[in-house]
Amino acid sequence: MARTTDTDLAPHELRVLVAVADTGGFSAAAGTLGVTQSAVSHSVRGSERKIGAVLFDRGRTGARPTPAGDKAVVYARRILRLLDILNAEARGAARSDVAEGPLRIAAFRSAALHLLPPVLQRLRARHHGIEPRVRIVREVGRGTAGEVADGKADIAIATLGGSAPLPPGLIASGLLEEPYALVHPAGHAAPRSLPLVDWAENCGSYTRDWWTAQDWIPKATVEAEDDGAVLSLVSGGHGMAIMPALSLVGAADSVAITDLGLGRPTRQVGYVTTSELAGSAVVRALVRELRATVPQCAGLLNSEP
Amino acid sequence: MARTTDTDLAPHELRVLVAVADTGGFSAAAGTLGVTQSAVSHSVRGSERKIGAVLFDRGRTGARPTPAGDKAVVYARRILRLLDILNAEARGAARSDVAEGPLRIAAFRSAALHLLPPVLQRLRARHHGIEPRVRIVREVGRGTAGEVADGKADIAIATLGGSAPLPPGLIASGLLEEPYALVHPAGHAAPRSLPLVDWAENCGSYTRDWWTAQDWIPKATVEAEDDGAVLSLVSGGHGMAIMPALSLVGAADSVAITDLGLGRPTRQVGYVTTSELAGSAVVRALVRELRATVPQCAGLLNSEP
DNA sequence: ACCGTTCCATGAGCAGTTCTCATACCTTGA
DNA sequence: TCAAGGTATGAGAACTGCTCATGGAACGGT
Repeated sequence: MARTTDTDLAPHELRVLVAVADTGGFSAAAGTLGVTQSAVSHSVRGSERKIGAVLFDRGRTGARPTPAGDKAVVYARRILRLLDILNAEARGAARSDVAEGPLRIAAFRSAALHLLPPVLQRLRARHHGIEPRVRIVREVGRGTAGEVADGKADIAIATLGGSAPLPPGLIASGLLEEPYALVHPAGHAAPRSLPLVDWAENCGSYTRDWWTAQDWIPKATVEAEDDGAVLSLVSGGHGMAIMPALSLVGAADSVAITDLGLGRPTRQVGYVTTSELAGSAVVRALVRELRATVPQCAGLLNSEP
Repeated sequence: MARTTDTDLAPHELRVLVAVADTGGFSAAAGTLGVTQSAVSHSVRGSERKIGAVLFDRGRTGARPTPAGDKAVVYARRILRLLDILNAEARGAARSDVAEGPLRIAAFRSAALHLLPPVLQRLRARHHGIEPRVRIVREVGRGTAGEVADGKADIAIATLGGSAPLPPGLIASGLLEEPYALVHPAGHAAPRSLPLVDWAENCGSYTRDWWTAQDWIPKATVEAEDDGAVLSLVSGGHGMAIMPALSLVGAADSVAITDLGLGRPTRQVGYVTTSELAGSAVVRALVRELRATVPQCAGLLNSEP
């Protein structure tokens, strides 16, 4: 009696796993999925039986993934995404060069605000069926690339060459070398006397070398929430900062931007995706537009007034 | 009435698509799947309805994938493989550093015969649950890397840097630089008078530069089936050949191998996989063994007697 | 032109699976 | 001890996918 054990998880089972991981509980997951808590319980139990391992630790506070569950959820996200892509690609295969379907982009704040808009405008103009969705992710911890690694995004706009090595299974490519510039309140008599404003996301490693080569160091350091807050503090006369050019696009007149010259620090900005998705039409379309549009941005960044 | 159309293909539907593409017909696919032709027909029709595109052109001779079907099948293979990986990884997540499950390797002939055996021996010794399956693929056309691109293999041993660019969505890494050597019948009085034996798989581009730099060219060229046949022809005194070192491992005493010196042609041998699979435990385990074992091989290759 | 073969398509009915509903169980905090 | 979160479980309804039986279309040999 060879019980023909079907060991593969069906898409709806994968969706349940992801929902439970996202919501942190069976009941909550059931809510977002529009089914009964009972269905979720049955489904998870079924998945666990198929896999042969406990995927969630159930407790009074909800359900937490076990190590096995963590892995399963990451793969579940990727598989579900690939199923989407299969649909979109097969549908669009007839009319070639037409991409369609959703495209989940993770970007750090300044990229989402100042780099992506023109790119997405061109993208949508060229590919009518594409639905880009940008999510702003702070470039701390595993950063935007982590979203791709976890299957939560298809492509990330990230700072490359940072301390953390690229997670296994991802590919990256550079788009532009973004210079840092000194920004301080316009018309301030002694900008060097102001405290330096910094923020968590601004990985110090990019500017550290530059600072050690300087013959002066700022008197104090103030921590702000994000680059927007930094700019606002500087604009209010409360400090000066070393900021990447993208964060300075469209800065108010009340701040003065000083190019730091040849030895200025820079950071590499690029994109990160998985090789599976790199072959998909939607991701390829975005990369094409990024490569076509970003260089023009770069020109503006280097020649600030 | 928003008919909540489930648009995702279930694993068994994906398997049907792959089987139809592999066998070239609904009936044959039904046979290999152990189900009825009717079930296949219903399943394919259902998949086509979900996707919204015709996936196979049906004819009296069987069924051929449409362009949309081609894409769908490629993704189907990858998704099915990821489902396997999900199982294996989640199952093995508890006991870390233990890889288990099948590992499909595509390799060209000489690599499968002379490079992989010691690697796989160590791999199996270290990871008891792993099940490597080597398939020999001729390195012509899209070659071994094409197997990975099509989802038919998890990792390929391939010659890198060839004419064809890496298909999108794959990653590659070099393992060794394999030198070519001159091989001719042992004790032959005038080896240069013999015809040159070549074979389709031996991409001429690797040796072409070297030939143009020589002050003599062979009198004639003979085409053989594969490198084994070439070696056998040479061994029989019917010609001489320029062959990569891997093909010469364990050659009989009846052939003489002459190192071509510093200007000798070489080819890059490496592995190709997808980034999705690069993160999996089984592929990582194999790559680790490849990197540990191959350099020892390389030492032997460069110092032939 | 006929007939036989070899494909795929289709409809009805059965079987297995996955939902819902109702309820039981466990733990925590008041 | 009770109320309020959470999950587990069993029985039946709804659904899905499979098989069986049959039909239609194209090709090739005679």
